[in-house]
Amino acid sequence: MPELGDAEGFRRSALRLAGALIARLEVPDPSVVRNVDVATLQRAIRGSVIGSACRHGKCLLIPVGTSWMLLRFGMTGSLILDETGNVSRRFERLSIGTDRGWLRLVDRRRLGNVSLARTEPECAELIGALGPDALRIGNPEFIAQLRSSRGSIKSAMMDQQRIAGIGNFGSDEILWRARIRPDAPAASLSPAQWTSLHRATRSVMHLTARAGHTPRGRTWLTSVREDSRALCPRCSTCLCRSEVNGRTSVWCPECQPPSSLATRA
DNA sequence: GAGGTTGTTTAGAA
DNA sequence: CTTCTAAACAACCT
Repeated sequence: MPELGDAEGFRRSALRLAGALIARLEVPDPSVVRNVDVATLQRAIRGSVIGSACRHGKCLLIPVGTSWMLLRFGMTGSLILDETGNVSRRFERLSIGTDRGWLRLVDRRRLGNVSLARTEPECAELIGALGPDALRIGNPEFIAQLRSSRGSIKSAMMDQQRIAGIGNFGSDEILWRARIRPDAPAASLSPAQWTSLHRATRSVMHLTARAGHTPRGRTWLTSVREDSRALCPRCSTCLCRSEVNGRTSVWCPECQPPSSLATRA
């Protein structure tokens, strides 16, 4: 599930419990707790009040008392608000119980994890070298972060140290809208292509963030990418698949012409 | 049964 | 130094 839009949806779930008092922490799978042991985490957060969650890229930061919990979701993680106790507990890894309900980290493949930061520097360290958030980045910085890459534009876009929040589906969606091939060298983009790439990024990030997940509507590449014989939702040409950076890319040979043939952008 | 998967980290090669 | 590759993590789906 999780790219930026999904993480934004999880943030809104966490926001519903802002101000709630943490009564208990249940950790059915202790291996998801990354940098401290479960007892330490329990000691740090029990009796604390949940603050307003922030998101940076695909990463969720929940203030708890004077500390922060940092959640990463991997490929299959999600954060579920459970106010009624009726939510499925399958693949539940960690649950925060409050006076107003539960926040449950559910993660089938267990590639997600949770860390605890007790100080601001510790927090900064955990977020690490993440680049600016893809939803908020402005045009000059967007270009500056990507243009210096010597590899393909898609690799650069998915590099969380350059820009945080864009994943495999998101980058394909953006490149398709901007009419740029995923394997185009970042250094080869024209000024017009940079403009349309940033515009497409903003639009895709805004729409996914608003939805809280990647939309699957008729005008989205995401809606058809899993079908190996899918046609381009825009021009009905048979979509191409290739590997960029070890991940499957889906693109339209008609809408996304080779850079030498790019007329405008 | 085989192959694929919205992420990240690591080691090693180019 | 930068970039790319493969593997590992794990468990499901087609």
